[in-house]
Amino acid sequence: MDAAEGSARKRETLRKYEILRGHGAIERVFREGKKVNGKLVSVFYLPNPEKKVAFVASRQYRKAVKRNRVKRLLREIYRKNKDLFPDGHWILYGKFFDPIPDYHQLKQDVIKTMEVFKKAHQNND
RNA sequence: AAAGUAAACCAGGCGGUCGCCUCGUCCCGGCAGGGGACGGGGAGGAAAGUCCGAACUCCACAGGGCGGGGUGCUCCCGAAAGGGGAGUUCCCGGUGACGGGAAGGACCCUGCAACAGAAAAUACACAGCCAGCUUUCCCGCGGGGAAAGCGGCGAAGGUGAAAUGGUGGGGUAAGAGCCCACCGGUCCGGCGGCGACGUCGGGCGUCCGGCACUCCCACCCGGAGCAAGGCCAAGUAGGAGGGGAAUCCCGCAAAAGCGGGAGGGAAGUGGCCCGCUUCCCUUGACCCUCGGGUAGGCCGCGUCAGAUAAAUGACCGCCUCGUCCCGCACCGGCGGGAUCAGACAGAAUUCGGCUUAUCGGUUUACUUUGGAU
RNA sequence: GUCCCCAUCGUCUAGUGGCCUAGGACUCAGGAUUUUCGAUCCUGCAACGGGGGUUCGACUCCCCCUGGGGACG
Repeated sequence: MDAAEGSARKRETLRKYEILRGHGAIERVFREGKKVNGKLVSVFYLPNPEKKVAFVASRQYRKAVKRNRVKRLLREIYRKNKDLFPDGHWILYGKFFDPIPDYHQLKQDVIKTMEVFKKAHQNND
């Protein structure tokens, strides 16, 4: 099921330098990036030669534990499905949902959202 | 056994696959915040709220006075704390184990007491009771009765949160600690206790109420806070507006100027004053506000977490712990099935506390009720 | 992260221990006026964020929660 399964066993790592960081860089993706809404997540994309990603959880999760949970799930999904994402700056935004969705629900939604994104992207080109 | 009270402790475990942060050693390297191997470490009892206290950093030192704030029964522990432990007196809740609260003072000064009530702090007036004396009136005439005044009386006047102590008795014209007993209060002494205080005996009829962010007393507190503070890189502007003095004297010198003193001004000591420090007084010093730029890195963050959109995770399987259901026994219990770790919750300078949130479990001590012996 | 503020009818607010059964303005509802609407007048509905404590008595004072908002290098 996972995207990496078929290809030659590439290691599914996600190192510190693959994380998008800095207030300015993230603000720019939010402001200038393309946005696609899913049911549980929103995806922001800004073209860039390097490939970096940030994970954000809605502030409507009032407790830090719940925001961490959502971000960890998103990180895991990204790590196992890096091939879905072309180069550029990405933000995966976990929308508020009660109760917190589990891993499989979130993964389905991310994959679906990326399909929508790819279609729109091709049409725009 | 059931229900409960208090204290202490725990906060699932094992395995598999894929991953994250950090430290040490070694290896590869195009030298980069790189890659790899092995080994060590990697969330909590509350990490939370930010309610106290400290370490640490900056304000030159943290000095004096006024103001302001905090705390307030006793003893011990503690660096300190609105902290902890053990106790004292009183109040409230509970059948009980126990739990929750309150407690510095009244000499003076500052203030408060709505409504009700005669009166809310000051000694009476008001209302009222009364043997006696004076005057007036009435009469069945006995000095009987009534009214006013003089005088005696003090808490008995439906209030109120609170009224100069309460209950009972004696006493009197009427009454009242006026007298007596008990209780309360206060003073003295003995005994117990380090002490708050307790207890026993005796004296005193009981002298001037209560409350406090604001009165008084004792003790404590300089201010800010790791976005403190220090370093590096990058980068714009050398901007606009405002505050504020723009003095004397002495010495050296030909003069420019230099030095010293007085005075004044600005800023800091984040409440004010003094004191102290720095600077300025013919140069554009110092300070404030606005505008513009950068929103990056390192240290702080060593002593076994140390990030910066922020690591300690994700998925799967099994096991017990629980929870629910069914059947048999119905006192403990036994068997089967289902569900499947399920509470509160995630370090950001670090400690000591407090408070708040919390599925449950274990141990010890104790309480109430029921059963058996 | 650290340090601070605020919470009263649907909205904006007054209230600094008792006169509060919480006042005012706008809104809303009903009535009067008007041929009708508007304007005007009259009447009415409607609130102290939650829980404890101090006090004879808390919107007010003190704690603890809850929900908003602000400042910083």
